[in-house]
Amino acid sequence: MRMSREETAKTRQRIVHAAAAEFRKQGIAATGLAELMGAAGMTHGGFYRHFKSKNELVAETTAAAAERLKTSLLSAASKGGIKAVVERYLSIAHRDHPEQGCPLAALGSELANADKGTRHAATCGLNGMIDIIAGLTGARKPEVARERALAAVATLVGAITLSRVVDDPKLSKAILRSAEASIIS
Amino acid sequence: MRMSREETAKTRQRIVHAAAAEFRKQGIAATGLAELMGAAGMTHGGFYRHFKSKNELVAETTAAAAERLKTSLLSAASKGGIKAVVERYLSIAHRDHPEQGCPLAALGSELANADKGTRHAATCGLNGMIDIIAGLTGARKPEVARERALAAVATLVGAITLSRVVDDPKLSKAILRSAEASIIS
DNA sequence: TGTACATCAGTGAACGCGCGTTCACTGATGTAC
DNA sequence: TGTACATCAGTGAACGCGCGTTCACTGATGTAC
Repeated sequence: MRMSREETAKTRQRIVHAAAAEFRKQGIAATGLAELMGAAGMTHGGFYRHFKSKNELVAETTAAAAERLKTSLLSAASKGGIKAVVERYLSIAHRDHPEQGCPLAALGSELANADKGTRHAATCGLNGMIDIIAGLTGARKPEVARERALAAVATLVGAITLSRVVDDPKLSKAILRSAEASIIS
Repeated sequence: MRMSREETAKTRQRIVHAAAAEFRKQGIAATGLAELMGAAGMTHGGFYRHFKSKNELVAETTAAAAERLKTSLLSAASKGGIKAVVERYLSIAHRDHPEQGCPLAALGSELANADKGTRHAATCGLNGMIDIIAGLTGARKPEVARERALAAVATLVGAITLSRVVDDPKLSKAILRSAEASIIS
């Protein structure tokens, strides 16, 4: 049964939102469309009324997740500057909830093999993160700020990724704390 | 036709070697056993004479790749200390050849969702890297050396991962160079 | 050392399964008069 | 504003395909006497 334009737009949003969570939780390749549509409260057949392909959804999802992350980091920045941003990013909560967190950390190695559109969305998201952090470094020269921000983002993404891989809780925490100290100092 | 014990052992090694390359190049989920056995010069049916399951191979492959990386880093360390290690790890060659490189960078987000054995192998590999780098920091106190090494490894893994995700070659290079500067300084 | 037999590495067909995608169908929504 | 028709969001069955895994078969290797 046909839905109103408003309903249709909401449904699309629901699919992107569910996909953003499922992909970050389990990985892109490991998440099937049927499972994903189920999480959005529908059957799988309706998927292609909203997206041309799974790849198109992946790209859109990556962009949406990156946008959400930016918002979260900006809110932390306004409250407590770079310290708050780094602490939020390297928090245990972020480590334990990839489904709500940074797509670069949750999907990094899969994004490296993704298609053009997805890699472009990821690049834009990364540039957003870099700009936010560069603005908080306190460096006078913008080149220096950018250089520091690039290294900081690499450390942030690497630390969360590794803290999720490791099967030793102490090591996992130590990675986060050391990364935090190295960026903030 | 039955093979000699020596041949059998060689075949097993060939499978692990081929898998180590294919997994790092394309991802674990994206690499099928038939494809992988083809790369090792066999048909897929013989796989289960050597491994209980794909997961078992993944764990063994992760351990083998981590061991190879350690050897490579130790050789760089003996020639040029921490500077050489970081430069080799953050080289364009490493970025462009994941199939021969660090499994943590090539498979990071997939390893976070992997089974117990694989995560344990990854953790052991990571501990190896940490020990190598901690020994090169030049810090007097071992806690300080370890703390620095943890942050450095996060930066290394994050930088290579991001440099592979990004679709902008200039940004990709800038990530590697900034990470390098931040660790070596 | 030679022979007879058990073992088992590798082949290639087959298993059930879930994947991404397509399609006929439905009925409510949007549109044209 | 009311009516008739076209549109299309969502359902659920079906498509071909490749996945991980199993299996009967082969013939050379390893073993026991």
